[in-house]
Formats: sequence, C-alpha cells, structure tokens
Amino acid sequence: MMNKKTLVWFRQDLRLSDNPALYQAVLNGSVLAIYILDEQKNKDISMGAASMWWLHHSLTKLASSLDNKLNFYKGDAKKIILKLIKEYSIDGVYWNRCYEPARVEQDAEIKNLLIHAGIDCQDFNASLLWEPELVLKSDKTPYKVFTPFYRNGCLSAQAPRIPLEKPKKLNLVKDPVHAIDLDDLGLLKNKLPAFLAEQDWIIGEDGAQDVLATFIQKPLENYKEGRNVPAKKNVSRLSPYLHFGEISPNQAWYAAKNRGFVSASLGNNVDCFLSELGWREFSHSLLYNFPDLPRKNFQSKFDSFPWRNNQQLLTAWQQGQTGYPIIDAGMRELLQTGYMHNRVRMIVGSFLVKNLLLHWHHGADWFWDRLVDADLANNSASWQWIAGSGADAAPYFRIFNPVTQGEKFDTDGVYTKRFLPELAALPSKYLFSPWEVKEPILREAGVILGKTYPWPIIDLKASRSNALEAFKSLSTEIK
DNA sequence: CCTGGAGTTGTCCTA
DNA sequence: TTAGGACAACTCCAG
Repeated sequence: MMNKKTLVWFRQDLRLSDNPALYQAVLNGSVLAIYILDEQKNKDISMGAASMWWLHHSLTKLASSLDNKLNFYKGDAKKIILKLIKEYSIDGVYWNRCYEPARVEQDAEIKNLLIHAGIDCQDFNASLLWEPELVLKSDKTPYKVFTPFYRNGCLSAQAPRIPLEKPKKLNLVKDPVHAIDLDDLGLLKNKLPAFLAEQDWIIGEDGAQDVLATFIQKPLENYKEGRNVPAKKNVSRLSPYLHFGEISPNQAWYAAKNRGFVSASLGNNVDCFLSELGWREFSHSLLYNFPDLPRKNFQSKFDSFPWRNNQQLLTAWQQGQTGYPIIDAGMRELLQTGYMHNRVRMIVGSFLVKNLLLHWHHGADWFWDRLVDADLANNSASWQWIAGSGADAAPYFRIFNPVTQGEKFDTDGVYTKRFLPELAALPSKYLFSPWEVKEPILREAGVILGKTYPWPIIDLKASRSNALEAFKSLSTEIK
C-alpha cells in the first residue's frame, strides 16, 4: 500500500461498498473523508425539508460506519477543499460524479483548479449504470426516445460495472480543526411532520441492502403486475437510497439479474425491474444533455399552453382535498410519509396537469419539497412526461380517470382508506366516486360531503374535454 | 437522403 | 359483457 493522503469528497454516494472513489483512495493510503453542505444559491440542488431529514440520518449512519471520522463542513466547496489540502498536505482529491447541471459545472471548475495546482484529482461514476456522455446515437447526439435509448444505447453497450467490495481496512484522518458537528449542518432546522420520524424507513447503507435483499427475494417475483397496486408491496422502494447513493444502481442491477439466473421463471419480472432502472438512466441522460429540463418544456410547443392560474385548486391538490379519493389518498401519503407509490404519482400528476390544467412546475415544485426521494433528473423528466411536454411523453389524449384508476388498482380500497380514514366505512364499490353515492349509504358510513369529505373540486368530464381542447390548440397553433 | 415502423404505464365508444 | 379501434400528428431512429 502506498502512503499517500487522499481527500474523499462524499456527495450522493453515501456508502462504503461499490464506492469507486473511496475504493481507489484507500489503495493509496490514508483518507480524509469529508461531506460539505454547499447551500448553493442555485435552486436546482437546494433540498426540500423531507430530503434534508433523510440526508441527516443518512450522514449519521455513514459517519458511524466511518468510525465517526467523517468530517462535516458548511459553505463553499472549493474554498474548503483548498484549505484542507493545505492544512493536511493532501496528495489527491477523489470524488464520485454528480450529474445535475449545477454540480457538473462546479465540479469542472474545482477539478480544473486542482489539476493546475498539481493535485491528483480523480472522479468516478458511482451513480449511473452507463455514462450519459457515452450513450449516444451513431450520429453522436443523445437519444430522445426511451426504447432505443435503453435497448441500443444501454443494453447493447458494455455491461455495467460489477459492484466493488467495501474497502477492507480504512485508515481515516480526523480533522479536529475546521470540521463541525453534523447537527450544525442544520438539516433538521425545518419543521417536519412528526410522523416522518416514525416511518419504517431504515436509512443508510445497511438499510438499503436489507431493502434490496427483501425485494429481490420475494416481491420481485410478481413485480410486473404487483407494482401497479399501491396496497401491495411489490415495488422496491429503493428510490431514496438510490438518490443519496446509499446503494448503487449496479448493486440493484446485478442482484436482480442474478436472481433471474437462479430462477428462470422470473425472467419477465426481472426485465421489467431492470428497465425501470433504465428509466432512471434515461432521466439522468436527459438532464445531463438538456440542462434546462427542470424548468423548460422539452417540447417548446408547450410554451404556449394555456395553463390555468388558480391557487385554490393548487392548494386543494397539495393538501389532498380534491374530492377524488385516489388523488387525495396519494397526496396525503406524500404529506404524511414523504413518499408516494409510483402508480399514484402518475394519477395525481395527470390530474394536476390535465384536469386542473395547472402548470407541471407546480407539481414538480411540490414533489421536490415533500419527497424523501426528490431527485432532479427523475422529478423533471417524469413531470414533463406526464404533462406531455417531455421526451417520449405520454400522448395528450391519455388522461387518467381517477375513478377508473382507483377501481382498477385499489379495488378493495385498502390503500385509499389507509390515508383517508374519513372514508373507511364506505363500501369499496362506492369509494372512488362518493358524490354519486346515495344519501343513506353515506350517512351509514358517517360521510357528509362538504363537511367530512369535500365535494369534487372540478367536473371530471368537463375538465377532460377542456384539456383535450387545450392540447388541440397547441398543434393547430403552429400551423 | 429517404423510408417506414415505432413510440411505458389510458379512456371511451361501438359493435 | 367484452374486445378492438379511434383518439393526432409528429418525431425519432435505424436500415
């Protein structure tokens, strides 16, 4: 082993296993492990309260697995790193790449600076299966359609990196001078709903591995169908872990693939799960190649879309008070847990954009603030997808009907009733359209519309045809 | 350069 | 009751 001192800058790679930057640094000798809370002026990467809450606990776990020799700082990353290099005679600075536009920019600047200063500066890919720079069409431009991106761009390229082991022996340097306490990062300063702390998430690398192992072992067997049913536990719930890098996509990829090899009958379900990881890659590729994705319509014809401006409707949506049970259940799941089942995300997204005709920015902002798995690439790409303005987006005439969707995917109402206790006594066959239920049945269930549960805030049929009209106006306008 | 097939997740109407 | 087609038009992508 060499006897060099390497600074490892942790960001969205809060794990020891399959961590290329850490792995390489350890081979060089001792390691100064740091985390910097760089509260950028840039809104793109400033976190919502739920994310900060998650991050705090994730850092707690990481610090403890690093013998409490993870050093915390707050402020400008460039200045802090330069100061540490001087103070501790650092030979090299290693990190794993982040792919948000603001980070890419900042990293390039720092790397440039370090290289000119003669520091051994290396960055690695720890959070994507394929390097977005390399997944290109034969004409060297990025893909804009998922299927060819995934099949031709990803699957037929080199296989993803096999996950690395945890470094065997860590020789860690503690900075007693400049480092501050984790608590002083102030990640818990924002008021959080009390129940968030009582969630059954086990934050951190060990928790992530448990979640993956449990998922692979059983729920994966019925992933393709079960993932659409919010009351079932067939989704992986890996999203926050993947976002913060408590687990790598490579670990998930190979765990699923290997399970598929062992039991061949799983094939369909494994491929389905892998392609969801593929969608994560696609979103990141889009953001990387189209840095305006978080605010700008990917299809510019949507710039003239007649969005409505209505705070009342927006608030009702945010608070889960729309009068449409599947919508309200989803929005309250988000409020109460910082998470929402994927199927329900699509339904509430479609409702905001196509029934309420509110700009997808409102949805993206709300999700960004409330989700523990808030991720710039996934959030931006998915909101544009559901709005129809995105790459390979849902066709405009695909408008989810919250009644049908509820009946179809939450047939016995288990999910909906969990988050809408005021409707718990309503027979499931009436659950998704309470405004059509006869008075005696409502009374029996203790439901008083307008009092214990809202009347629908808009008419489904009328708003649907409104949306179709609005979308039609887009295509005729350009002609 | 041209061409043709394809494009995550739905709904509604009709026969 | 149920299955199939319409719903637009366009852009993307590979050959």
